[in-house]
Amino acid sequence: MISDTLLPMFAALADETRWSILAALGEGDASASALAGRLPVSRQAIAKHLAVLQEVGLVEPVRVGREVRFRVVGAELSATAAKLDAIGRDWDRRLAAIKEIAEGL
Amino acid sequence: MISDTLLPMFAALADETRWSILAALGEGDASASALAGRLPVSRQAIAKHLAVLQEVGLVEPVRVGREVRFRVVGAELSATAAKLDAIGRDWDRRLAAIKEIAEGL
DNA sequence: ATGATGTGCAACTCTGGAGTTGCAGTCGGT
DNA sequence: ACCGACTGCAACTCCAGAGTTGCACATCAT
Repeated sequence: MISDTLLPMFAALADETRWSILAALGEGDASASALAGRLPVSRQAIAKHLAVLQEVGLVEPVRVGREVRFRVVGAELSATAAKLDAIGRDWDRRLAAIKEIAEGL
Repeated sequence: MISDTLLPMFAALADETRWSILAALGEGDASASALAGRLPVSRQAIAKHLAVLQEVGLVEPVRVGREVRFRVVGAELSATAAKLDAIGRDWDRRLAAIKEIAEGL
């Protein structure tokens, strides 16, 4: 029964356009309109992506006057990484245990 | 420009049924038919999911007589975790650097 | 040899989500 | 006050993928 924060996180990360947005934001905060200038998609599409990213905590809105700039946040990504690593190690640990039994240790 | 192995990996992980399969396999190797007995989906659906999981290296087929059992593999998951953590730390490092400049250090 | 079980392939339906356009509202600058 | 730029909401199209059914093939046991 997988943590229910993981699934939306992976869904958010399973889109190339969103990675483009994250990459762009990685070089500096930007608004949806600014991003629409750099990427080959409409502003509204980007706004939707930003909403998805914000929902899972990968991005954070910062009001600057009348525009809304977004900033990437690494915390959730690192937290997700920790969970993934734990699961992966868990699987391999089971395999190692079985292997030891099979080898008569 | 995100690594092109990450996107398929996240796509694979962004499905609840596949996590159910992975969880089931986490308790022991099993064939598609065996999994179809435990999960509320057809064998063919499970076979497709297993193909996706195998494609990204999360699962490994093992022929046992006429049946094909699948085994979970943690290596790719841990490798993905490492990449995610690196990216997350990179983002936060940039933020920390900006903050230091803003504080005049 | 034959029936039963397990696998593989193909065609089909259907829903979610990515992207679009259009319009209304809001705020800053001159 | 007015104009331009930025945001937000809604309705629409379109396609990838999750799931199904049906059938053909392979393999083990009796």
